[in-house]
Amino acid sequence: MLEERRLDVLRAIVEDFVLSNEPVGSKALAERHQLRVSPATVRNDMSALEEEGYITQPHTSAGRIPTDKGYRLFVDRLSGVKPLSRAERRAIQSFLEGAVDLDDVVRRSVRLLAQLTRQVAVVQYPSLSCSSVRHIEIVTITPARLLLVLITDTGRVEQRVVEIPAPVDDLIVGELRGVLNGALNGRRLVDAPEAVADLPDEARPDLRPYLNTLIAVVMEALVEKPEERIALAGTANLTRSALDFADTLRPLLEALEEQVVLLKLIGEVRDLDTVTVRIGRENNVDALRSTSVVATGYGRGASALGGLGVVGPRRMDYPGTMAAVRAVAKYVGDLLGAD
Amino acid sequence: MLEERRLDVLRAIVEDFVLSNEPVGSKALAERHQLRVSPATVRNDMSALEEEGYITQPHTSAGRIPTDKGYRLFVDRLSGVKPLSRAERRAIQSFLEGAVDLDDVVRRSVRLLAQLTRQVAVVQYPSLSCSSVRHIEIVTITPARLLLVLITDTGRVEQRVVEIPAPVDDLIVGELRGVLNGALNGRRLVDAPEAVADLPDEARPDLRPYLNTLIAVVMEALVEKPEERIALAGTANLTRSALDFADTLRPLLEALEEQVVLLKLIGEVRDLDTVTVRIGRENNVDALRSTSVVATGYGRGASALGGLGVVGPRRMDYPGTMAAVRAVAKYVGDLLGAD
DNA sequence: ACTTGGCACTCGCGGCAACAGAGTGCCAGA
DNA sequence: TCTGGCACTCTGTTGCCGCGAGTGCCAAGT
Repeated sequence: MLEERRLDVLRAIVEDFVLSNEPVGSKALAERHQLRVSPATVRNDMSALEEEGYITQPHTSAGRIPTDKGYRLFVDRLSGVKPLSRAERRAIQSFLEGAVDLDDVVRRSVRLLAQLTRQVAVVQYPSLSCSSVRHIEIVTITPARLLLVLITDTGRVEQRVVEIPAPVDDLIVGELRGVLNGALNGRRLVDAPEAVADLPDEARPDLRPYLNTLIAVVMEALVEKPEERIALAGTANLTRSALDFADTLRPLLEALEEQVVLLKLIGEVRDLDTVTVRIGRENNVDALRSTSVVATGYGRGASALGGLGVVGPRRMDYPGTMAAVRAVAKYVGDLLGAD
Repeated sequence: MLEERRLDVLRAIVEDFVLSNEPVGSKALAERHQLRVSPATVRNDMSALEEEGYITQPHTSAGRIPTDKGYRLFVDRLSGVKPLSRAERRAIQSFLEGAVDLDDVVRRSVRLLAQLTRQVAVVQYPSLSCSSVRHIEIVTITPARLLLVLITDTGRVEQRVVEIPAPVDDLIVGELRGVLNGALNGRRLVDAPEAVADLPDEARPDLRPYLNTLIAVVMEALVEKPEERIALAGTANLTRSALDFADTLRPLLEALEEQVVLLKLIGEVRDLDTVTVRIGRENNVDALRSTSVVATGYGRGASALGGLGVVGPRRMDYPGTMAAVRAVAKYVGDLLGAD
């Protein structure tokens, strides 16, 4: 009973603070929520909560605000699930269904997520390493330069210009195309190295030098350093929550433009079926130490194709944001998994 | 002689204000620049300049700052060209040379431009309507669904999933591929409609329904509504110039995320060989009325492939920014034109 | 006809004191 | 264990003052 009410008080503090962005005092708390006790009692509970590190006061004699630890407890134990409205679900579906290709899916998703959560949204393109080869195309640009185009089952297209050792005619190109497709079509990219390992040895001698060159390019581009990509939207929402200008906003914007940082961040939390919340200092990135990240993985089956999520102030509607992230991930996963 | 000095004063005001971001007064002006006259004389000139609308004072008894009209005169008549250093040119070249494909070129360019100018950079992908078809590929996903991939000479890849009326085998697909490539390879996209107009009639009867479907998709995707794309970088630089938070920064960020707005903007100023400057209210976009846009087109030959530029505060180093924009446009044009 | 030095005037801004309001901690009583 | 009361501590606001920068104007000089 006693512990119970303290948690109620914490929940009330978080909810009030998220709405008002102002330190919340005992009097307002006792009035606005049905705690059925007097402000003085609430003060005692707040005192205890502060002792335990769940809340803090920015200045002596101001109200209390939640600490990272307080938000953490709130997210873990105090916040219920907040299902999206039917209208929201329909909006998601209809918005994403109009997408014509992978780029379009990703860009629509990220804008959608930014709009739903009113935060900065991040969507990772499907990882190459989780994809399979759908088709490889070789196009002659000049006799000595080929364009290699690789299409994955998630709809991603990678292309590279290849300088080849000696000129080729279309017949050779056709054979090369056949050999590569035969070996790689339907294979997962991670399995590509062994799939092509013996190709040059088995192939006709006159094809070998070309094959070696092409295989080297494929390996380099798709396996050794598979370029991961990120889409971003909703940075304007950062101006909504009154973060201070130079100290917080600038490094945050810089970090968000640094794809490496975002990829690392997303990579750590792209579990399927679990929406991960990182609050404040739980993020190992300095620029994000005053923000929270809500993210999850998307995809079908066992492993995640990619991750998506939002970045926003710690003072955030966690239940709503988590619901939106989960819902968008589900739709994106279905869309890209089925395609 | 008289007019001459007034212009000198205006130039000095612009240059000082760009550096200091503080209204500049007569005394500081007379001292810091070699005007060879007393502050009182400068005051008279400033009075006249204000009368004519080139400068204004934010409050009675503060220094003067340039108006849009003042910046305009400065850009048109008072600023010399400011060539980039050899080191800068080399940096541009080496940074862009590492690009592996079109996406990479664009993303590197936009980051480079943001870094050079310390402003928000915008780069438009090469317009589809200015490109030619390099190759069309058709891949079977299922017997009833094909993937159509179109590659342009600028390296852009467009793909669409096509539901076809009746299942096809690989032989048919090969023929379709041959017919489409025969008709379109090397053609400019704007010429595509007439190039394919008679295809169904000339083709073997059994191919016609497929051809009709495929051509419809090509037309829809590439000619009727060629999707234009934009890359953006350096938004963190907006926090550098002390724009006020809610009134200016938010609508600006929102406008920058709205591709339509940017495309319209870039579309108006993508002349080759001319760097266009739009100052403050010269931009017809509300959110940009307190910023300046410096932009130009890139490409080889007669018409521009696309546009690029930067958005920044009116208080901007115009000569330096214009030089950087021109230089990057030149390199990008060469890169994409030659590829 | 321009230019120059002098002078009075106008504001914006930083510092300082006073004040009101919100919130807390603590204590005694129910 | 809860509650009401009370003293205390801050913060943010307001009003006031003086400083300094900058202007505009005028009369004198070249």
